[in-house]
Amino acid sequence: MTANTAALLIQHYVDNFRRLPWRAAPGEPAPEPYRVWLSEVMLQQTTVATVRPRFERFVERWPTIEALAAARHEDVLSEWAGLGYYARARNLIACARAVAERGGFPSTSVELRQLPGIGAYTAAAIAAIAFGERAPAVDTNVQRVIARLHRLRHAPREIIEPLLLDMLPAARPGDLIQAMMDLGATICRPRSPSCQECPLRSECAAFASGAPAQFPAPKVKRVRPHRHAAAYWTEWNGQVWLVRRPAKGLLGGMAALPTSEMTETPPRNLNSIGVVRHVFTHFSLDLHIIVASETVGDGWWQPVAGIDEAGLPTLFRRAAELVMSASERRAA
DNA sequence: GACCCGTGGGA
DNA sequence: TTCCCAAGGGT
Repeated sequence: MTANTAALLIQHYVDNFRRLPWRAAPGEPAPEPYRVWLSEVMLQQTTVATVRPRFERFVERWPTIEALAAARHEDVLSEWAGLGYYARARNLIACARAVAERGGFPSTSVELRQLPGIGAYTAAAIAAIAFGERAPAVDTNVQRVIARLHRLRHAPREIIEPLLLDMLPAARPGDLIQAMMDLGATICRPRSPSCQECPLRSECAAFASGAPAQFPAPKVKRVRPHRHAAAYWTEWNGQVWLVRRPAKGLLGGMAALPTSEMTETPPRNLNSIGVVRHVFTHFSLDLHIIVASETVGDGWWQPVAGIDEAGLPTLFRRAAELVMSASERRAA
């Protein structure tokens, strides 16, 4: 069953090939490890539509691992601004410097796994796609597709990996993995999969069950608390005071407006000019924007006209937009 | 294993 | 509007 399933999947991949900036078509030489690595890190929990333009800008600015390794920390974080999960950017720099130091990427999943920001999935994906190793790269797409093929409600990686390994061909195993991720993204979707279009329909136990979307079982969701904080906008001579956040934690290492401590209840007696409501992974935040006359903490003056170059994460970019639209209204 | 860590888009 | 969730990794 598995050999036939793999053949059907590869055929569908070839017939419906989507060209992406980091991908080689079947038959073409494997893409450079640098591009595979960078795209895989960017794609962690992030959609292809979001990543594509950001990937292009990134490789244009830093075409090689050596160039990236030599880049300034702040420049890389600034280029990453808006992509989220900023620990990825911090680990990206550490990884680039380690790889440049050793003279290139290691070629096995075991060695790749040792590098910062490269976990089990990413190590296997790079090894399979860039180096042709039969490494079972299990992401949520692969997990879902295989869980459905085998009608598994519970599908931990220890179960999925050997099932995927059985399907991986010796030649270009990366194509099979990318084929399965494409299938998961376009046909074997989490909700309302379009089984009538699926080349694996006749091989799929979940389809045969009549309720394919029930496999695997949905993740349990947790309640998301709501919090409040204040952010301070201090403007002088056409410039605004920015700070760099602590290296770890929320928005770690990123440029930002100075902020108060977070609280569970709204701040009282605050003369805020507006509120930015923002949703993070594990809590939502009301950021109350306060125009202040004195600077807070260590930082620098950023020209307001050049605020886009500051590399603000989305929360603070929205705060800046709020202030500027408010001042435009006052001027009008 | 639990928790932390962003953001944007689709249904 | 609300909810889901996307090529996960670190601690």
